[in-house]
Order: sequence, then structure tokens, then C-alpha cells
Amino acid sequence: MNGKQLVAEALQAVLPDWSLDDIDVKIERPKDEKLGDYAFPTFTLAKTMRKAPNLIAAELAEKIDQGSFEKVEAVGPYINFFLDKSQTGAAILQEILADPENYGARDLGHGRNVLTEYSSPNIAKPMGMGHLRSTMIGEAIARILAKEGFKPIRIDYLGDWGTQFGKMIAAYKMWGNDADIEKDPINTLLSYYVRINREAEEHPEYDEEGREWFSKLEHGDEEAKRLWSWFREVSLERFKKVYNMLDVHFDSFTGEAFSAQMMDEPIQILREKGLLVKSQGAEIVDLEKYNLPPLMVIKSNGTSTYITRDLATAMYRKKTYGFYKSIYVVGQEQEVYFQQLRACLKEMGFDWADDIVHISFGLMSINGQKMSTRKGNVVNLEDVLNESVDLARKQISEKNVGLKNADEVAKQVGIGAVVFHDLKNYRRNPVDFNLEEVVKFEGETGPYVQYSRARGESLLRKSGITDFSDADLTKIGAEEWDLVSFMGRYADTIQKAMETYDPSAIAKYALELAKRFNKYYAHTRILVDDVDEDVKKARLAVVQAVSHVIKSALDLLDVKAPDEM
RNA sequence: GGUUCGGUAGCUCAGCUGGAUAGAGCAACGGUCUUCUAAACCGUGGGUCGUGAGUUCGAAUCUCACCCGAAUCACCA
Repeated sequence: MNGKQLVAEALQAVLPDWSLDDIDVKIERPKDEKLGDYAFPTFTLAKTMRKAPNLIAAELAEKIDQGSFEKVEAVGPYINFFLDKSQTGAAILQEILADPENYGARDLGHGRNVLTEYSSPNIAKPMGMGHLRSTMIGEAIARILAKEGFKPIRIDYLGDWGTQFGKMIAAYKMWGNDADIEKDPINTLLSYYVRINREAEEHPEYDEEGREWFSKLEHGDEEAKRLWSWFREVSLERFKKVYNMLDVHFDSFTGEAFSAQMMDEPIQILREKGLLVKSQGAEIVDLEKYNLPPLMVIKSNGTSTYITRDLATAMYRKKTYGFYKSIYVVGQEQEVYFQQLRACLKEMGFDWADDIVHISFGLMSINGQKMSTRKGNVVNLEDVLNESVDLARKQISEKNVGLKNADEVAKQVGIGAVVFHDLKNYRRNPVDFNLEEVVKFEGETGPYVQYSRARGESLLRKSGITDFSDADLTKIGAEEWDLVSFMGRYADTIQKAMETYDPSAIAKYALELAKRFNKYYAHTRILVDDVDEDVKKARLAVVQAVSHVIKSALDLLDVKAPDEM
């Protein structure tokens, strides 16, 4: 039984006309924790009872059975409830220490498959900071879903098909140098791509060549296929290097090229259902009744678009995975498109269209300008990660000389800082890239959270205690209460993060817990002689619990938790 | 112009299923390392919650209008 239920039942006993649910929704958390753990405002009762709210509060507080609480008191129009700190606290700690891995988890998913498509870079182009958003938001959501008992299936839908790769081949045929490509595949290929785009302005025949090469690729030309596979291979290798740095691992890398082989079926269904309409030479699906712009499925030159591939992909995934939800973590610029896609699938007769979820996020800009690969104002993700790791290494060499595996810790801290920064704000907020902000280690940052836990771990190491099964957890007092009661909210936080697909809720929770712990650490001594042994052990149990919960929260965000830093 | 999202401290943001004096971090200023890691802690200053109306006992939170910004509105994905 949690605290809120306790409060609701105590209130229900003195408010017989009210249902438990009605009471439950009115119970709130006081702004100031000194006012209690839960509060019940009596304004709504004033009308029916024809009495002033503060009088009602006073009378009810008098009548309520205080037995299971530390204190119940009326303050103005509120009835404030104080939970029994040692009993409630001990119960929370007990739960965490008994099974730290699963603390906060709720089996809401029952093992159902949830497809999560994220990251999805284009081959032959470097991953920019912009890709970090999709990658980390997607990964965090997958982890949160797994925590709640769903089975996430991680898909990296590579952008590996389209005219642009014909162009790439054309450029390679003109200027390609295999040695350069082997040395630095992505940047070399990118330079060809930038060059052909630039020079195409004066040589329109380059565009034509690009289209021709793509057409060859589509028709199975050996050389085109060989080059395309090569480009794809070297790109994927490089992407995986970054994914390894981030500890992101996909179940599938099937991209657009794979989907391009399955375009007949959706087209056939669209035709059978008479959904395709000629318009200005192209073939569209009219979505007027959804109040959406038409969806162009076939271009005026008769070729297909990404839309056909997406329809095919969605159908393939439903067939293959039988998903409960299919989530696409894609920028907000495609919001309308996903509405169209869903509407189109519905028109095609697929009732699972509503299970397609678009998780949009705000775009990343640089100096207020849109990032663009072609314009060259793109910030390379790998560079930022490396820079942050270097900075972390430098700090460690100053602050913690002789730290063993300093290199590994530097990676965890440096990359953790970048990842945490990306996840801590609500995903829909647009972000302007600022390197100093991203690699900051003080204040509301990943390293701050990691550091507070590392301090706790240090305490535990020094105490030499690893087993708390015989600790008297009721020995905790008022100093620990802020910390312990907050840990009691972890499960609700995860559930809310899952329901709103919002990793930032976890990040905020981790920050708040770390903040409370740092405060506790600064004000309460533990490993000193004048602390009673039982109290000492109970406090260390709290420290152990905090360490577990912080680690768990960071893990949901795919941020590592070093024991020392 | 239509649609969607946003406007809260100098900056970056939290709070938004209505409730008790509107919160953090950064920046500024001032304290705290002979005592468990100062990547920390404590304190000071800083606000017409875009504007105006409405609903309500009560609005940063809900509704409407307006102002400002972002994304988007069929042949890129």
C-alpha cells in the first residue's frame, strides 16, 4: 500500500459520500515538503457543507484516524498528512535493496513487441549532432519500454536508396580514389557528393548522370551494385563505431533499399481500392476527409517515392513482428507526413494504422541556422564526443590522480555529459548547438549525477559493508526522509515517461535525486565515531539505495554510472 | 493564409490532468576543503509567467482573441 492510498482511505472514512477515486484525484503533494507528504484541499467541500474551507479542514483533521500517520493537521483550508517516516521509509528501502535491478519496473507490457525506429542516418554522410537526438531519444524510449515489460525491437532504417546514391556513384566515377576512401570513407564520399552538387550548377549533365546511375542501380547493373554495397558497407562500419561509443545496438539495419524490393504490394492494394487518383501527372491519395494534404505516391515521371517504401515497410513490419506499437523517432518537420502515412494505411484497410506513433523532436540548429550537410554547417557527432571525453580525461587527471581505468571513466563521463544534455530537456524543444553547454560538467549535467553517485559509492567502499539484509531500516530519521520518499516516486516517474515517450522526465528525476543526495552528503556525516552503529548502517543502506536508483535512472538514459570518478 | 508547437529570472529551461509565498541550473556577488571525492554545499540579488478578456472560491496551468517565434502545407526523406 502506498502513501497516497493510505491518505485516500483515511479520508474516505470521514467522507462517506465520496468515492475513493474522487478523493484520490484531489489529493496533492504540497509545494513545500515541510507541509507534509500529501495534502487534501477542502475548497470543493465548502459548497455542499456550507462552511468555510478552513473550518472543514479543522473538523475533518480532528476526526481522521491518525493511527497510520505520523501526523495529520489542518493548515488553513488544507488537511496535511505526514507519513510515518520510519515505517514508510523502511518499506521503500527494503524494496530497493531486495531487487535493485527491477526497482521501479512495472510489467505493463507483458512482453509485447514495440518497434522503435530511430537514428536512421543516410549512408555516405557523417553523423551530425542532429542525429544524436533521434538516436538517444529512441534508445532511451526503447530502454524505458523494456523496463515496463515491453519488448523493444530496435531498427535503424538506413537511408541507403535514392537518386543521391546515383549521384554519388557518378561522382566516384569521375574523381574517386580508393585509397582515400579506405582511409576515411565517409568524409571522402561526402566530399565527392558536395563537389558534384556544387559543380552540377554549371554542369547540368552531372544531374543526368546521377539519375542514370541510380536507374542502373535499380536495374541491377553489376558495377552500380558493387559500388553501392561498398559505400553502404564502409558507412555502416563507421556508424557502428559511433553506436558502440554510445552503447546503442540495433536489431536490424534494414533500410530503404530493402523496402524498395517490396513496393508492389502496397501499390496493388492502393489500385484495387481505387485510392490512387491522377493529378497533375502524378498519382496521389486524396486525404481531404482527414483534413490533410494529398499524399503523392507516384511522381509525374512514373517513379515511386519514399512513401511507397514506407507503406511497404509498415506492412512488412506488422507481418514480421506483429507489433503492439510501431514508433518512429523522427524530427518534427515530418509531423504532417506521418499523419498522412497513418491516414493512408487506414484507407488501405489496416486497423493497426493507429498503432503507428511518431515521436517528434525539435530540430537542432547551429548559430540559429539550420544544419545542412550540403552547406557544410554540420557539427560532426564523433568530434563532439571525442572532445568531451578529452575534457573529462583532463578533469580526472586534475581531480582524481591515480584513478584506475581513468580512460574508461573519461569515456563514461565525457559521453555521458553529451548524451544527458541531449535528453534532459523536453524533446520537442528546438535546440541551438553550443559546444560549451554540451560538454559542461557542472550544474544540471550528466557528470553531476554521476559524481553524486560516485561519492556515495566511495562511502560504501570505505564502510566495508556490502550486505544490508540485517540492517534496521527503521533507524532512518528526518534527514533521510527527503531522499527516501523521493525514491518512492521512481516507479510513477518511469510510467509517466513511458506514457508520454519523454526521457527528460527520467533525466529530471535523476537530477533531483542527485541534488537531494548531494545536500544530504554535505549535511549528514555517516562514517564518524559518534554515530550509533545501527544508525550508521541504516544511513549506509540509504546511500546504497540511492546509488542503485541513480544507476537505474542513468541506465534508462543510456548513461554509464562509474563507481569512481 | 491554413495547421501544429512554443513564448515563465540577463541566458538555458522546469512547473501546465487548476490550488498554499512561481522554481532550478548557468551567469553576478558573498561564504564553506585539518573532518566520508569542492565535478559539491550554503547564502544574496534578479519575475507585468507574451498581451487582453473569459470560466472559477482560486489561473503560469483551462477557453477565446490578438502579438511574436519555429516547423509544415504533392514531385527531398
